[in-house]
Amino acid sequence: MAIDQLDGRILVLLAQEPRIGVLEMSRRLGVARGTVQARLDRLQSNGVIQGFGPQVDPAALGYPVTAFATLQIRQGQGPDVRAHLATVPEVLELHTTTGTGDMQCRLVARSNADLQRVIDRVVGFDGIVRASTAIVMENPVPLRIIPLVEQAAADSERT
Amino acid sequence: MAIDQLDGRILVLLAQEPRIGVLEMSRRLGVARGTVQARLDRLQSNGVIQGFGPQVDPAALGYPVTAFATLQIRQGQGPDVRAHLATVPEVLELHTTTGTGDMQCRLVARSNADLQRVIDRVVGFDGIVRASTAIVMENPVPLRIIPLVEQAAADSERT
DNA sequence: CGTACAACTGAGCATATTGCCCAGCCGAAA
DNA sequence: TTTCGGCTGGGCAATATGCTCAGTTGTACG
Repeated sequence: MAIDQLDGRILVLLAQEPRIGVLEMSRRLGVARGTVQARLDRLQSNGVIQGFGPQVDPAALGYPVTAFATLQIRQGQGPDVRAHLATVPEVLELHTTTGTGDMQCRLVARSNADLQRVIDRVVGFDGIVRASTAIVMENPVPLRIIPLVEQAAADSERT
Repeated sequence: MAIDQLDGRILVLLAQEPRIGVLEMSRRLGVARGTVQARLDRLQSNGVIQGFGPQVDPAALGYPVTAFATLQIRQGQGPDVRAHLATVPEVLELHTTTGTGDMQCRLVARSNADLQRVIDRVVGFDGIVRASTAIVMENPVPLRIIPLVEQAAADSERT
């Protein structure tokens, strides 16, 4: 599902001014409204655009502390651990990774002290053998996608 | 900036049906349109809602492989390394964390083989002493915020 | 107990956008 | 040469938006 330049420009525009609307978009891109609409529909059914959910800042919600935890799981306990972690609101994300049957998760907390509570809740579960935590100090590159979109658009064009 | 129940319901609604519009929202929530509009404005200027950017799936863009890299930086090279990583499109996110002056970043690649190229590009920089990579196999809990929003809304109400 | 203030309601209005339709045009593939 | 998918540019009714305003709550505070 490669994307072309126009798709790329649509995505970039949408990222810069999300509330822009199809009509204004078509004006800025210099194409017909129907075209933009068709592209958007395609991007969404393609799964390239998963949605337009609001991006909520945990810090503004009172959870300014972010941490990454690496978990070591007891053999066969994977599914249980996943289910457990899914019930903890402060677990924002969970991945299983290569390595020693490991998992990696992103946590938030109200304070460093509160982080202890969260970690206790996370690791206070039978299948978890060991956990190591790294607290995030800075976030020089916040989650971004535009450079990759531009890369993908350029690549597809180079054909 | 605590949020109340109504804010919470707005955020949840918005997360479930992002394209919903203020009017329809006010109908579903049973409040006046102006109220929803005021709340939304407040949530945005609060910074609770950072935006409504499109959520783009790297996999659909041709980058199905995700990995986390932990980097060890040479003293004083932090800023240079950050600037370097910011230029790599495949670096989706970068954090500095506690530990041995470490950084943690999220990478994507077109394939496992391509991941090698990305890693080479990432670590092929002078200030980086050591790097270890974990490839993501599964993502049992994709990045989510709703449970935390509900938690925060409930907390604020319990006053 | 009374007052002042902030928030919500319900309504109206002009303007802009949406979703949907169509006919015509063009370039690429068969 | 024919066919077909994608783009254009236009029109239409229905709907949403941004804005304003007066009246009503609810609550904190003197």
